[in-house]
Amino acid sequence: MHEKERHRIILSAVQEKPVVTVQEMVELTDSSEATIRRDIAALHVQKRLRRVRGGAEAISPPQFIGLAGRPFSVNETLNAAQKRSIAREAVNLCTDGEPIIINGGTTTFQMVHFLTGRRMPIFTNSFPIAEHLLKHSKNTVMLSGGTIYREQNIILSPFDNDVTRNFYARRMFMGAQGLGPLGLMEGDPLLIQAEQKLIDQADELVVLVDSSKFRMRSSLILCGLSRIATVITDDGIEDREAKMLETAGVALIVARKQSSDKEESSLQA
Amino acid sequence: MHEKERHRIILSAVQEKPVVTVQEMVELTDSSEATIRRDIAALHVQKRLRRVRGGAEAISPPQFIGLAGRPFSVNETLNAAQKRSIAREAVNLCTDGEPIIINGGTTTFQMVHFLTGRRMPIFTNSFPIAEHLLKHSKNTVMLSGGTIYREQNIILSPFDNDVTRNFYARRMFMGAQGLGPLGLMEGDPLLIQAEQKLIDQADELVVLVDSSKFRMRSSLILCGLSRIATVITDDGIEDREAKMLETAGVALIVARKQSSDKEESSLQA
DNA sequence: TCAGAAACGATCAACATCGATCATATTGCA
DNA sequence: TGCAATATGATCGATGTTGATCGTTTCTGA
Repeated sequence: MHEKERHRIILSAVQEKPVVTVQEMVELTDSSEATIRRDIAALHVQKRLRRVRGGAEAISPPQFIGLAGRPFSVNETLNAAQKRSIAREAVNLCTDGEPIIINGGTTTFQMVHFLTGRRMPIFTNSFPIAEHLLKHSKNTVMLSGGTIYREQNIILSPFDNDVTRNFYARRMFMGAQGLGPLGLMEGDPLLIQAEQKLIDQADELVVLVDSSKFRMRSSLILCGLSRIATVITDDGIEDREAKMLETAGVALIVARKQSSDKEESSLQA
Repeated sequence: MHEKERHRIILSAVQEKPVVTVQEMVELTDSSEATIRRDIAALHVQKRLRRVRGGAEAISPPQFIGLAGRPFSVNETLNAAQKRSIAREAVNLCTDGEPIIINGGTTTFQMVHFLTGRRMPIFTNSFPIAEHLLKHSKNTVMLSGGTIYREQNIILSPFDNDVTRNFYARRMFMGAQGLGPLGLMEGDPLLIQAEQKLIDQADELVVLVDSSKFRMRSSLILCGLSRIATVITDDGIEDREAKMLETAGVALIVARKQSSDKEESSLQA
């Protein structure tokens, strides 16, 4: 077996499990301990894995996966105050007892803080949102079934015939990566898929985007502006952008930045 | 067992409940007290947990009372040692890469600790199991969709056409409230419903019950003995009960109770 | 307050892992 | 083919890890 091939096998093994022993790699590659040790040493200096006594481990997760996936939690703190005021306006649209759908995302996640005192049927495809509502509220929580994607922090099923089809709500809340004349844009194909599953289960689509999203563009278009009932954003929105929404018949809510937002201690997702 | 793997298991256990004793960790990892103490000391200086007399606790402040609702958590500590040994045997049946189904329950929940180092597709209807696996393992986690029932800590949909129907596994693991000549018994109609949804998605049914369950009776019968492939229990099982399983063609695995030496020596008092 | 029990830390022998070295096998190239 | 360069596998002493023991400290209940 060639050196490169062993390296490939070793790296693959290390990705699969948190820690792989020298013995396991010997069995996998059918080579000797000495060779495996040399390989580990080489890959270690290349920083392709971390060497530990008895074997090797993946370099990527220095610790365990945080309470939320990494891409989620880094995004989490970004513009948290703005996102929070936007989320507050979103929850203000809701009436107790009226079912809603919340699509996963960092902005929509902020809604959970204002939902703690509510009692509503809430359907979501976001594991962190479900977790938080379950622990800190008395709302009825409903979850879509499927595989949990760690990076996006959503639950998605490749099948159409899941429980999602049986839930109806007046409003669905969602974020987006961009919002332009062509409509709602998303960057991740997986997210598009998840959103398309939910989008038809509600009458009104409420989009939560901070004003920077009006200048963001992305390759994947989820739906046109006409499909959107309401947009909630912050006061950074420009007149031109507000006009665009108005002509498309989209209601606009501008959340004023509240200084009292700091009182909510920054909870982890 | 390797150091990293022990650390994973220890940290996994510490997350599950506020404080974990050295003895419990010895049982979980099958290593000596001395080793566990060294591990705790190491993890303590790494600030990955806090060391306390008698064991260790999570570093993060009491967080919140676990999502494990009250009925869950009180049951949780009951016969924890037995449940853990049973759960260990259950995980020992599994092969990496082979998909499994885990039905919700306090006994099956114990499996998560032994699954931390694994890499398998795992389907479950239990929110706590999904949550723990998501945070402390690299397994692919799949969740059934529906309403989250707080008391039973399971996710259940009133509809038949959910993602569950599309998942297949060689083995399904489940607990029960009772196990008698008539078959598997459960107390809660909701649990029966959840279990019936899953039971046909796997070839082999593996039942995890501590030996006291052989003397429990309940009003609701889930399935007959013939449907069960394997029963895992502790050494409190009586010959008569073992015979019953044998004649029904059910494989029996008796998990050895660990630290039994001590208990025997305390019996002579 | 005291005695017994449990938990702890230190120590040491047994064991596993590691790194260095050298002999052998494989590869690349003329 | 022959030779040099490199990769591989085996050996062995060095080092790290584990589990048992024992004396000390801390906790608990009478």
